[in-house]
Amino acid sequence: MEYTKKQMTIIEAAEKLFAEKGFEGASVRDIAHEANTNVSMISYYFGSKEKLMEAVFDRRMEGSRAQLEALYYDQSLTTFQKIYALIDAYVGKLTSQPYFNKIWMREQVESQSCVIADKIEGVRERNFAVINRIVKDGQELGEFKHEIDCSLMMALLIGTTNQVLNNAKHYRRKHDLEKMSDDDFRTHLKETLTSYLKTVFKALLTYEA
Amino acid sequence: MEYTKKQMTIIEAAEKLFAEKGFEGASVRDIAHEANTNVSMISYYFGSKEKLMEAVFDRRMEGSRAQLEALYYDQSLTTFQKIYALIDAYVGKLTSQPYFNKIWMREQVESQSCVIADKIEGVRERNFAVINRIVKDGQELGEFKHEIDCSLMMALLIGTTNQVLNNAKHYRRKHDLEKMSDDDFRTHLKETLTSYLKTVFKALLTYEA
DNA sequence: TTGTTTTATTCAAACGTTTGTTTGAACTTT
DNA sequence: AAAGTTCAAACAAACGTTTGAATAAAACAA
Repeated sequence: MEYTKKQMTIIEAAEKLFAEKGFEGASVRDIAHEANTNVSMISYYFGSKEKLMEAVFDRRMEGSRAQLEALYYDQSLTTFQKIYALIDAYVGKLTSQPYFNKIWMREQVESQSCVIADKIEGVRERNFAVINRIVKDGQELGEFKHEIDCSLMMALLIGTTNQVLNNAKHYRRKHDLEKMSDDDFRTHLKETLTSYLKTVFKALLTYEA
Repeated sequence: MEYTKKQMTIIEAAEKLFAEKGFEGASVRDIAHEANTNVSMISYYFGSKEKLMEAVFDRRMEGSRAQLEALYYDQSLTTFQKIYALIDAYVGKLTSQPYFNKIWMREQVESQSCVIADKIEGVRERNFAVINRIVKDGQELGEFKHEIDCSLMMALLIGTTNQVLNNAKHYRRKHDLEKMSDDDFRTHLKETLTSYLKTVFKALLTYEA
């Protein structure tokens, strides 16, 4: 374990407040209070507020690379199943990390910190590479059509998912799901969105306009 | 004209800096400097930094409601053409207002200000209402299929467009368009995205899974 | 037109808070 | 005894906003 319990408490408090108020909006005093600790502990353990943000990012990003690689090399899955598994993985990850998802959205708009921007760029690059290889495989096997823009397809996957999750309230109201419990609604939204995206992707990968 | 030249200069400087640094990240001194004026003019003309942000929003939102209504009532368009026109309008608006688009993205994640959150909610509500009516019309005419989720379709439109525009650099690199001029690239991206979304929407509206 | 009064704008300076970070002594754990 | 941790207090810098005097513009009476 890289971080102690105390450090993880601070990281989680920071994640929550960065998500709710933004990097500039959340003060180190807010974060320390949320983590039930002293202000100076942030500098003591992480060096600075910005380094703390980097720790928040690193914590959520480790492992996702290996997971993606494993998916690509999984022999038991067809190319179509790999794409579907990719959708499941994305929606699952964004759903299970709502705070971090908000931070990511905010920072990708225009990141102040070059370090963070580079991390985001790295993840984008790796994701694209995997999608690209899966799609190419599928095309060579004759399962997918020829004209597929992986950049736009990836943007559709991430953009739609984020938009839905950030406007979950709107969706809930429009579908009269307000009596449903929060947990049930989250599960329902996740399943609906996943199957929606799979339908869209099937069309994108096979339907000749 | 509601605002004087001087006030518009401040609003535009604010729009730029709020987009680049976020609401908390951009100081009133930054904004005043960008607008070549004194710090106190912001309080003098707008009352506060937050009211200035509201002015930035109001300026970009007026007129969009009427435009959307006009589109719906346009008798010369088929329902399909209306959907396509909607896509054109969206992509066009988001492309032509890159600064405001970034602000919108940031604020919709979790707006600090209730006033801004209400403005965003209002726009979402109106957009949804128009899409919903167009889709219902198309279904009654037998042009669209029955099972269409307007919430998800709207999320796909807005989410994908924003994701593409915010990652335009990535798209440009992946498609080897870096020798193209900025203007040409913008036009190219806009056209590619528009036609991509139209294809997706055609599938969403007619393709039975 | 004239001079005068009123209103609107501009600006440097200052206001009181809050910001991220550091300090140095006290306290725990090795 | 040594190293690691905690905390209230203090640090300078930056924050949004206000002030009050100086200037410009507009309105008005002669």
